[in-house]
Amino acid sequence: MAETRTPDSTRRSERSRRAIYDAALSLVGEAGYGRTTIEGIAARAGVGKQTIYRWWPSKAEVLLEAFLERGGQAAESDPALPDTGDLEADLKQVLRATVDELTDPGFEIPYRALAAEGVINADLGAQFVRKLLEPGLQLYVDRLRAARDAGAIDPDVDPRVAVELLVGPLAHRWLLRTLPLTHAYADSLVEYALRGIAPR
Amino acid sequence: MAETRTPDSTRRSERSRRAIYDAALSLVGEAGYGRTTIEGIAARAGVGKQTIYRWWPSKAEVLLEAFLERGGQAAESDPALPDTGDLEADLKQVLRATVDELTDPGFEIPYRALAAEGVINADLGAQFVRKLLEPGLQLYVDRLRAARDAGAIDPDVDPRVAVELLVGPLAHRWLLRTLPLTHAYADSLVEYALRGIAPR
Amino acid sequence: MAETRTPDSTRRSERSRRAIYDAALSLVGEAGYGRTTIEGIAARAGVGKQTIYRWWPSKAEVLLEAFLERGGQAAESDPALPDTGDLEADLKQVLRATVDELTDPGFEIPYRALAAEGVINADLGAQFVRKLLEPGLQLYVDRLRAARDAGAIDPDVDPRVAVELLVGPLAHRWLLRTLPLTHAYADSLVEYALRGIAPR
Amino acid sequence: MAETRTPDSTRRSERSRRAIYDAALSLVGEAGYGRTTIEGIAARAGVGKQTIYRWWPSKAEVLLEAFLERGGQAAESDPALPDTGDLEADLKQVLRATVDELTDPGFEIPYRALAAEGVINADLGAQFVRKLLEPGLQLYVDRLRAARDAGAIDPDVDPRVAVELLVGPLAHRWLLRTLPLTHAYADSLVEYALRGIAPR
DNA sequence: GGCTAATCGAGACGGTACGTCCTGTCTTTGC
DNA sequence: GCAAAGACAGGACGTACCGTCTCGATTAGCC
Repeated sequence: MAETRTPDSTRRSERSRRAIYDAALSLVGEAGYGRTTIEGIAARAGVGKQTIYRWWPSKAEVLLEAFLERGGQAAESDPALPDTGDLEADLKQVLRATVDELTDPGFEIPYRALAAEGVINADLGAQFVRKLLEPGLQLYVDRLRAARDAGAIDPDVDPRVAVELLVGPLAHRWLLRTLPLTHAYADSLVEYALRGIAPR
Repeated sequence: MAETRTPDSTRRSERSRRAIYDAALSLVGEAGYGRTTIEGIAARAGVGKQTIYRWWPSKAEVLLEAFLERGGQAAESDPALPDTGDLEADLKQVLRATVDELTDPGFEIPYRALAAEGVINADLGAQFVRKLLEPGLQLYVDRLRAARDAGAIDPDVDPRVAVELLVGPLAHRWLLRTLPLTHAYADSLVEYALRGIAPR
Repeated sequence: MAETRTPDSTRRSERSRRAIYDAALSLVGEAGYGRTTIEGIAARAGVGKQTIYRWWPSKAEVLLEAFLERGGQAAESDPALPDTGDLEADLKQVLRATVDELTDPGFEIPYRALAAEGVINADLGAQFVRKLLEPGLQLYVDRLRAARDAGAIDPDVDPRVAVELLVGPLAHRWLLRTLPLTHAYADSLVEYALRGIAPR
Repeated sequence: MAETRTPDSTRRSERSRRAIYDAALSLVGEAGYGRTTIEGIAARAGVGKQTIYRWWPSKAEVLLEAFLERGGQAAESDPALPDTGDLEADLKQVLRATVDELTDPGFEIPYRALAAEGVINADLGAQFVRKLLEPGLQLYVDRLRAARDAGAIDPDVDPRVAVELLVGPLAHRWLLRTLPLTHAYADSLVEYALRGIAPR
């Protein structure tokens, strides 16, 4: 049986790890995902190619980890959606913030690169969803469950499906660029969705 | 001024064009988009590489046209959504059919490849939307407008946004593989969406 | 039996023929033999590629004919070596003229191209020798035979070999660029050669 | 400033170097210089194309080095012309040996290829002369200088020019294939040349 | 002076090779 | 034993030409 060479992570160079993340994110931002190469990342990071191949299985995973490392703080800094008691206002605020984030250049390009890779590559896609997407969606689920318990929405509605009513159309516009992604659109989605899941 | 070499399309070989479509679709299905190469397509089609580079600017556009050529008939064969008078039943039927199509292997891989490329490449994405996606969405818009005129839905609702309430969550599940894409899910979407846009 | 398609030379376009010669010679002069292409010749001559392929079997033969057409006049204009009675003076004059010709840019590049091609390709080499080289050498042979009849050189000497004593070293320096090709060198060759073949 | 990529020659693969020489020589011998390709050499040598492009600037230089590596031993094995005291006999023996070598198939094709390339390409020609031709010619020069010191030839004669009287005509016949290259011709050349440079 | 057949300019075609870029592996040298 | 460096076998890239082929549009030579 082929023994997978497992490098000793205690001796890993922290300096190189960070340099690789920086190089990967900046290169993807400058040249796009397709034109970003392992060799290019290694060169910009001042690192041997083998150091990348030793610790990551693919270009996509380097980028995913780089993104988690950089974007992770933002997600962790605000661990819950606001709960002012006004569900509609709360959701509009958060959905508008999501719109702003998705249209923020610097965030958009690598995020698109990861999403696109995940569309094709099921493995990477699963990681993308689990590590990047789900934590954010879970906040919505929690907020909606609270709203259901408070009688603000139909108790028969699956909160998870309700979340998708909100973010699905948003993601659709963003990923496929069908129509402009605006605050007004975010507001409309909240209104229609809340009517759709209101108590009968 | 740089004169763009424009080949004479009247002398184009129909035989080669079709062979390239076949080769491209079969290779993407067998090996995936990333492992499909222009060289491979040319070899399988029995065609010189230059014949591909002469007529298409990229691998993605070859695949897009191949898909349009092959998938086009299906779209044209059924130029309108059913209108039995029962909006909910009609939408459920069509959304279920969409679920079936999206989970049909053979359709799924090249369609994912195109969608992913369009997520990154705005140009290709625009073509993907215009040529492949919009014609289908327009059918929904037409059906919903008819329903609105018949008083079945709120006259203040933009039918286009209503369509996105239906297909957005569906696309989200399919693209990101968050949760299983089932007929039951399609039915739920129709129910919530119709409640969301019902006359007040 | 495969019938060789023999085009009808009575219908041949004289205009194209000349344009091809001009284009071939100028391109070889500008870019060198290796970088001169059939396609380039056709483009510069304003001629279809097939018109070249119809009348010539190879790039080398186009150039050979072009050279014959252009350089031919010079050869024909002076059909005999001078015979002032002073063999040494006559040979020195002619050999000096040959040196001048060989170092004339415009003549040199295509002539080198043809010679080099003839070194590798025996067929083309034979044509090069027969059509371009031999007519000139024959003049030397004639002059030396006259000298032998006049008792100026050893009657046992083969005039043809004597010619090679003169032009061989000259060609050697020119082809391989071992040392500078000067009038003084030409004079030395004549002196040594004449001593070598003098009557005993 | 453009930094020329200089590979580290201490890490060069000796195995690949030799395999490339073998492949280059055998392919030139089999298919001729024009039909020998870098790709073909790489394939036969079991080597990546880049390994050839990394170490040599052109096909001609690969062949030149291959020739030096293989033919070098022969040249080094016999570092001086024979000196039996009989100049004429010594020269005839060596010139006959040269005739034999030039007509040896296996030697002839790559040597012609190099010579022809050198005729067109001045750079390569200079290397060809310096590395392959001159060492051999120098042996002649040494032997003739010794003969001059011994009073066997005219002290005013430049030994270098004398050498060219011998090898120039030989090279002429070989390169241009004007007439057969025989031992008898070699003998004639020695006789005429020695008479031409004899002491007065 | 029309008819007709071959040549013409043009350029698409199936191919081959080019020289470059990158992949993922391996080896060397230094820390 | 990880790291930087980079040579290696391999393979795809996109380009340039090859020699063949198929198109109308001349254009010459015979009726």
